Amino acid sequence: MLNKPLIFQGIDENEKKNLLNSLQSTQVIFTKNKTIASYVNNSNLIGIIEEGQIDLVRYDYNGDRTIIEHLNQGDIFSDIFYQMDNNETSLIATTTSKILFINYDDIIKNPNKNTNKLIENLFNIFKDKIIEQTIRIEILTKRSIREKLLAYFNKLSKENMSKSFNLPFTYSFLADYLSINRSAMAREIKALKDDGLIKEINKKITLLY
Amino acid sequence: MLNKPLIFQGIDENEKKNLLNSLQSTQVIFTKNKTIASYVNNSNLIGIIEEGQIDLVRYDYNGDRTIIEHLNQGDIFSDIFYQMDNNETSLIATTTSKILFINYDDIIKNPNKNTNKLIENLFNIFKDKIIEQTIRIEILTKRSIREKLLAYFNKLSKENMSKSFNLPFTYSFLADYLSINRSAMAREIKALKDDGLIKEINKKITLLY
DNA sequence: TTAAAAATGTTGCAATTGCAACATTTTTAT
DNA sequence: ATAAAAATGTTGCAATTGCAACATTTTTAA
Repeated sequence: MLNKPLIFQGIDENEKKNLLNSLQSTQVIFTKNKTIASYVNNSNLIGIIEEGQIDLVRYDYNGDRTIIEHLNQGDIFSDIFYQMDNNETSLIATTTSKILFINYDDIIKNPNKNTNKLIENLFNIFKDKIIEQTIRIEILTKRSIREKLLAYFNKLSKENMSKSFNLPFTYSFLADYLSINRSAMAREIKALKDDGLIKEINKKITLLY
Repeated sequence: MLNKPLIFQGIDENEKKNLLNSLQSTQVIFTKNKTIASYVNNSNLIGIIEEGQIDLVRYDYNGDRTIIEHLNQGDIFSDIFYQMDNNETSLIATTTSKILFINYDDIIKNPNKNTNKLIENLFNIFKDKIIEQTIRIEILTKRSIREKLLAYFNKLSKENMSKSFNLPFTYSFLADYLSINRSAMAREIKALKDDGLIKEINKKITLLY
């Protein structure tokens, strides 16, 4: 993984403790498949994933599931980012996850010398999220299943700095993340193999171009 | 339009002048259809649209055009957000646009009492961009042309606080923004009219549900 | 350990979407 | 004002994708 910005990067342990106290922060652990709700609704809290993985999932009226966002260690989520009708979407911990919640306004509206580094870090985390979302939009706007898959594989290849990488999803989730039909995706992955563009063994992909 | 955060919100004119001087800011006007390039490549600059509209456009090898982002007054863009292979994408002013460029590091890494309000505003602008991108992802992950159109119409309806609104695009651009085929989209808009879900006269849409 | 649940691979068929072509209208540039 | 360019509306046909069903494998939970 490329160097991901972290909230307490460059802040020593003492300083970190002081900040955590002054910022009304809370650490919460969510076990696998738990929904993260009460902590984030209209709270102005920002959740930072210290360990684990979180998916923002939408279930449409017809039963289609869509992974709106797949979040890893270092990523953030917050109700301040979601202004849509949230009734059909929910945040789910896909593995046991340790989340640090901090209050957005506390940091932004009361800056002081102690929070300077924290603010710089938070900016970089916001920036990182914008980059991630831009890449996601680049992928989703590809016009065919094949191009979506290849664009996503390229992203993973870069992150891993290797032509080989493991998919972080089941195929079922991957299809719902790329917003395509699972069996049509399976068909296309087979075609990519037959065409000699990728190797694929057990969710380990190798790009052959 | 809902209240969009602005970079100098709550900062008086004198203060604003001082800030602009200390921040190496530049104001540049781009006439219609001009490409914005030299100002943003590897520059660490953030462009803020004071007037006009900017599209981030990708042309795929096969000729498909995709509008990755459609940016309005108050929106920002920056090379710090785009980490992909940028060779096939470009920023184009779709109307004559007045852009204020400021240096990201200047603000973030040298905070002081004078920049507090500016930092708060910039956070809100970043936050707003994350919200916009999340909504865009929500739309792009819809599974059919009809659902993409309806999700996008809902967004416009909310922004305008009305069931009626004008499309900010030509139909040709709208199709490339939703990443769908233009004539298939035209077919579906006709179907939406026939099914009594919308009225449409001359790019003015009225939702009938 | 073992039964149940979930994920995977596959395929024929149906539905949606893309494509190309063209006529017509609207916009742009000189 | 006028010619050229761009946008729009439409349609038949082709290609892609979705859907449903099922067998098989893998994972999960008691």
